[in-house]
Amino acid sequence: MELRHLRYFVTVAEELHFGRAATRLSIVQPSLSQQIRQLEDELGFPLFYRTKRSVELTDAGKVFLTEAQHILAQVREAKRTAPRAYRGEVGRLVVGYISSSTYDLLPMMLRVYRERFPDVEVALRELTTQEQLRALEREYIQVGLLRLPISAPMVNVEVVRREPIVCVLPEKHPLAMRERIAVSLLAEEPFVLQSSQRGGGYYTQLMKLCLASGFSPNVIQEVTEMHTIVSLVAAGMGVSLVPLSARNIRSQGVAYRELEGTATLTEMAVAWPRDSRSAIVQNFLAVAMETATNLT
Amino acid sequence: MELRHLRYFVTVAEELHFGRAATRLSIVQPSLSQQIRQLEDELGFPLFYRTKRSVELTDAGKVFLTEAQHILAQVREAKRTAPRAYRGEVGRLVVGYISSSTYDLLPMMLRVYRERFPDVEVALRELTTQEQLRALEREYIQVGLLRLPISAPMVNVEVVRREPIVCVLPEKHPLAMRERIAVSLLAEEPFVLQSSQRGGGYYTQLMKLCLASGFSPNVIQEVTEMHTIVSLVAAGMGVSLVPLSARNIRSQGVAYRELEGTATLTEMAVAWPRDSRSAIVQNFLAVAMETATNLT
DNA sequence: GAGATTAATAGATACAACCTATGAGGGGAG
DNA sequence: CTCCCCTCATAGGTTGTATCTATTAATCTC
Repeated sequence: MELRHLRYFVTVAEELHFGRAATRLSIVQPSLSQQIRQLEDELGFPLFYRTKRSVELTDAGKVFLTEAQHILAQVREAKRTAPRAYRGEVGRLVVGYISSSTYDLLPMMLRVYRERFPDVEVALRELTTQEQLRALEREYIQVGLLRLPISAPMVNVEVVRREPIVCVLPEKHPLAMRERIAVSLLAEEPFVLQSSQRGGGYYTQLMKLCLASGFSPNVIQEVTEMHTIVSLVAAGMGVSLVPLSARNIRSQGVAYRELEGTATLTEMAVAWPRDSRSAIVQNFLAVAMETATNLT
Repeated sequence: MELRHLRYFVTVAEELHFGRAATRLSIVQPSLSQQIRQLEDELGFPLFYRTKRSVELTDAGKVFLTEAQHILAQVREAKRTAPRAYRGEVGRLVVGYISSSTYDLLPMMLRVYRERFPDVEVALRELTTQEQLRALEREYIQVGLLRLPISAPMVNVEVVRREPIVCVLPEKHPLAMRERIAVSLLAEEPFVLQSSQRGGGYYTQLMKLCLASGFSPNVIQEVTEMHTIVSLVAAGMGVSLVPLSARNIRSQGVAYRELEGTATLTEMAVAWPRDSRSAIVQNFLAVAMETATNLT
């Protein structure tokens, strides 16, 4: 059985006339008769009652007609949606993201993306930067929103936000009186930091920053979420170094202060597999870049 | 595009290997490559990323794969259900029936039929005998349960119940004391009958019965439903002549009495279009006959 | 670098879809 | 009743194309 048989059958069923149906199909009547006969032979029962002058659907023919129409409709549908999939307009996109992107970056990107590509099913996975790199490699996610620096040769990145690292400390803390804080002043302070196992390059970056000022931070608590850091700082447990955008976390009793000297920057980036030829990913990246430029 | 293309595509997508896929399809690899290429040309975009050593689905290919699998599944489904339709096991059956068949005949038939043919959608239409004849002709219904006699050359009938006509009268009525009643005794009684417009042969049959006893019934009320007749008789409005099975209508204050002399019989029958080649109808008729014989 | 593996290309072949010509049955007009 | 037209089926030839065989090109492995 081929689609040709179904197309022919449906046309004959609509016309109830082999001659007219053949004309509509741009073939001659005997060819049509032959093909219908072939279909009936394969199915094992007649689809039409034929007299020498008229054609009528059998009961089984009526049932098969609705089936055939369904199938042909689905073929048309497939032919229509497949090119849209090729253009990245339909399909599924799994996005990995770090929690600190949820304050503005991720929502902004998603809002535009979903508006522009409403037929792409977007799935979200909250993952650390390191986890995202593994996930990209294993194709658990197709694109990631993470914090640089990373080292992963099979992953391309594009920076979408560049921001200074600032000090967050309790409002009542003596150092909070200063407008800018030298890193070296934090040498004796208790630190609340993101877990070294989870964070990757960012954790290392902070370590280097402290070591450059001659000390290794006294980490008294490791946590997994940025807003937990801020909460603990608000509770007076210690101080921390966080990206400027953490200021979006409005918490009573904390102060954010710039660091003295040349600002140390931290970068958030979109990442995707280097060999990705996915139009869906390309479309998302385009939206991400656009969002990034609109931000600055 | 033909189903062949879809079958080939799905196989390649499953194997991700042209050679193995070709083997599974019992063709040679170049033929397969050519057909896939043809499909891609028609769709306007590649379904696979090919290197010289490996094959991988594109994003659009993945979308098209699920579509193709759907289509092929539906084809299999059609091939499976169509023969069942041919055997009358799936489809739709519209049954016409007179209200007096609802007491036992219709439910008994339907119970067996639905049990035996659960995938046939049964629709019911309550219609008078005359309406059923028109409906059969116009194919509004495929089979009817009606009361004989009828005159309709294009309709076949088979009797499913034969029962005597009895007199129904108020319990307190003087004639109710008799065990059997001569029709002639009813000459002066007020009659409650089914509407002459609605009833066909049955109405005529009653007229003949009365005329044979030398009178024309004094019809004081025409109604449409058998149980309304019984209710009105119970209320003392008059008497009537009804099929014996009307006794199933349990109503306070009425008595049923046989008629004197040779019992006049009334017949209920299944009716179907003479030229019906519908397996569904044939199956229903078989069940109806079976039910009929079990009744006697 | 040689051999094995895999997909594409080229050309030949065979099958089947399609064509033309014709037949058979049936209905309607005269 | 006869004739003609309409409709679908059959027969046989033609053409298109799916398939085959043979080969090439590229890549991986040993």
